[in-house]
Amino acid sequence: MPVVQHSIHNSGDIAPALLAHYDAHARTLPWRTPPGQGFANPYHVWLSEIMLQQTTVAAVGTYFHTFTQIWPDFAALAAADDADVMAAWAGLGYYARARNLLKCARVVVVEHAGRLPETEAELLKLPGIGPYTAAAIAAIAFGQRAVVVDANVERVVSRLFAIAPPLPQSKPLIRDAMDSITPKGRAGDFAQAMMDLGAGICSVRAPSCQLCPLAFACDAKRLGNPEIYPAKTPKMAKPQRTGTVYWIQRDGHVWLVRRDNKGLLAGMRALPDDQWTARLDGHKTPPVPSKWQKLPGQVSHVFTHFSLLLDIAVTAWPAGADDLNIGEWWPLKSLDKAGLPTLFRKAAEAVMRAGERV
DNA sequence: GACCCGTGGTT
DNA sequence: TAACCAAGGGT
Repeated sequence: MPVVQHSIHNSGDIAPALLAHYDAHARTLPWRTPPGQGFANPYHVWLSEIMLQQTTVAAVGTYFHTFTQIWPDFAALAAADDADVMAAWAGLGYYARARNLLKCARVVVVEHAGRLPETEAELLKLPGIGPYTAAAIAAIAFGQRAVVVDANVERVVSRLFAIAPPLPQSKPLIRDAMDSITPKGRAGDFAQAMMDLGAGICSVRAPSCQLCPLAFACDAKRLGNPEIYPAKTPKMAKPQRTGTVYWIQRDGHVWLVRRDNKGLLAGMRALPDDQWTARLDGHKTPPVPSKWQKLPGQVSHVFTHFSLLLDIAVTAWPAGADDLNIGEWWPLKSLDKAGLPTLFRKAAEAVMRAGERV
């Protein structure tokens, strides 16, 4: 028995109505097979699901294309250089996903003969695959019945059943309700149909109930206030931090370092900094003594849990002088290939703009 | 369970 | 514009 009692209409009516709508209106996406044409390539399903974690379809598009061109299968990706993969991921965010992507590909090749396991429980053991992704891959790539719950499903289901408690408290209720409406057959299409519905019709602020194939069964619509679901517990305000990055230039090259493998922007190529963090401002001490010049203005950047105002200090390193400690001279002409996270790319652009005015 | 982890689009 | 949000996972 579902925990949530649905009123008036039978929960069994929901899946057929949604699947019929999906057959006619499914989005065409690079990693998706049209409804009724078999299952999609598991490598494509897995890669897209990792990229889509907390990331919009539009942002993923070009990255998915690039990755499948360079690394067309698990074997190719498992054999890739870590630095190449991290650089290819640069700009997409949540860089732990890229490290886990590589780990996962190598586990699949070494321990599973280059093929993904097909059960939710086995998938869940792999790096970077959590409850959502395990269920999504099992259903979409392998046709298994799995209860797939992402942010779209949370919104659609909380409205269908008018689930009042706020997230994340309501997660178990929502999962049980999703379980109660997930069909035995076509669980993958059903999951994707729910996500399409959430991404389009059942939108966050102004749901288009007139177009919704589930309006007949929706408690929130019946109550007249679908937009209030799901309620959420308020989030803490982001702290504002300040920090500095240091631009050391010599003979058409800039000095880049590699960040620690833990914490913010872990493992990514970067400009040297004054050790600002989410909790503390930078100490404004340059990495090496030199004649530093501060660029006018600041670069602003917003991370998940704090905002940063960044100063940029510039110096020219004498030709012929000793190299710096740990890092590499990177040619300015190919700076776009360095795989810099967006924050450092913004800083580099600010330096270039300042240089044009000189 | 709380906290950490990016980025770009939308309103 | 500031706030909210997205096919969440790891620790």
